[in-house]
Amino acid sequence: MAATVLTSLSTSPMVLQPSSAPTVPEAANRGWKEVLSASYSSSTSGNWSWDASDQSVPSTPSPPLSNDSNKNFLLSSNNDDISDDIHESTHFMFEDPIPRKRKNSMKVMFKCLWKNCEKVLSTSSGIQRHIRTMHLGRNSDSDYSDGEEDFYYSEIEVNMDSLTEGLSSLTPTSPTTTAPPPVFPSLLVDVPHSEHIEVTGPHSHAPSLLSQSAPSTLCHIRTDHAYQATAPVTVPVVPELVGVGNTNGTGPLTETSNGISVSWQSPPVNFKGVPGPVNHVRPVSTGEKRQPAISTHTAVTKSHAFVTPATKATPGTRKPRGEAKKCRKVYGMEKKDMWCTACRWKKACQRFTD
DNA sequence: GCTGCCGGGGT
DNA sequence: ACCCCGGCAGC
Repeated sequence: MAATVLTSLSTSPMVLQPSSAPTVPEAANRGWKEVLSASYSSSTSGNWSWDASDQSVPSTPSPPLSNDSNKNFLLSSNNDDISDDIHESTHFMFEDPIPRKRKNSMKVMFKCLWKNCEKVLSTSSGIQRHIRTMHLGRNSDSDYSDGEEDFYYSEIEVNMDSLTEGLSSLTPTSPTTTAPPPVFPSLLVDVPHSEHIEVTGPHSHAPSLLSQSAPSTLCHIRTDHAYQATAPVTVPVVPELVGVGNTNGTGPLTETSNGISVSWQSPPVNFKGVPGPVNHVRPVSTGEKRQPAISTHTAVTKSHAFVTPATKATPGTRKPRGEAKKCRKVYGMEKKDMWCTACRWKKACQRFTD
């Protein structure tokens, strides 16, 4: 059984073998294979599982794999080194899938996901160079540090024999899949529900919360956004994503267009985010960068008609109370640390303005 | 009584 | 600037 699996693994995917494909000599492949075999034979099934808890830090797999090449894999910005980076990173990220050409006529292509760009190139370095030069307006040789460059492209698999439909070939057991072999079953399972990954779409919602930076099988979005790589998947981005134009009376749970229920009532400890009206100054979470061409917004803005207090102008000095529930009411005394600072200081609420 | 927040004080 | 709170007015 194990031998069968090993055999199928070692002969299957070429995974990410972008520009190096034509240049990697057979000897190198053989070396890979040996490494692979050794790795696989020495590993138990436990090594094959992908800890779901790591999804919160998608670009950094499990601790034992402490290697910067991991980072390079996702954030590599020096495309001249990408071959080495990927070579190295795939080595440990996928527990050494073989970067070897498949026997069948599957071919991995790289499709640019920028808006209105259908560019498809055969190498990742090529697509990165394309993105860099065409979309980012950079010279291909400019050196950017890790995590500062944006690449949005998908890795698509072209079957020369018969074009498989959609993601149907993503099943872990499918022998026709390229890229990460059933090493990450959970990832593969995740693929369908990260619907933002579209092979055919001109753009995708790549930096979605669900985006798993780890490569999926048929295609994966490769980005460098710090927030994507480090966002704890849930809260900090949520207020913005959800576009909570009105939190008054809507309750803590909001549903995105993806059908994802999110709660901005469970922010991190130091949460200073403001799920309040759009005119409020939104504190930018650390590392948050905006993706240029891909909109992550879901227009859930509800215009809230506050009654203008003009008709009710009190003769006194105080303006009449707003109708909006303030932090005190919304969160309650027990969650005082979730109040906006103004409320905490007994000032006019900044989050739920009138 | 609860709530929102002004005004003022402390650091 | 940040933080706290007494006290007042609206509800």
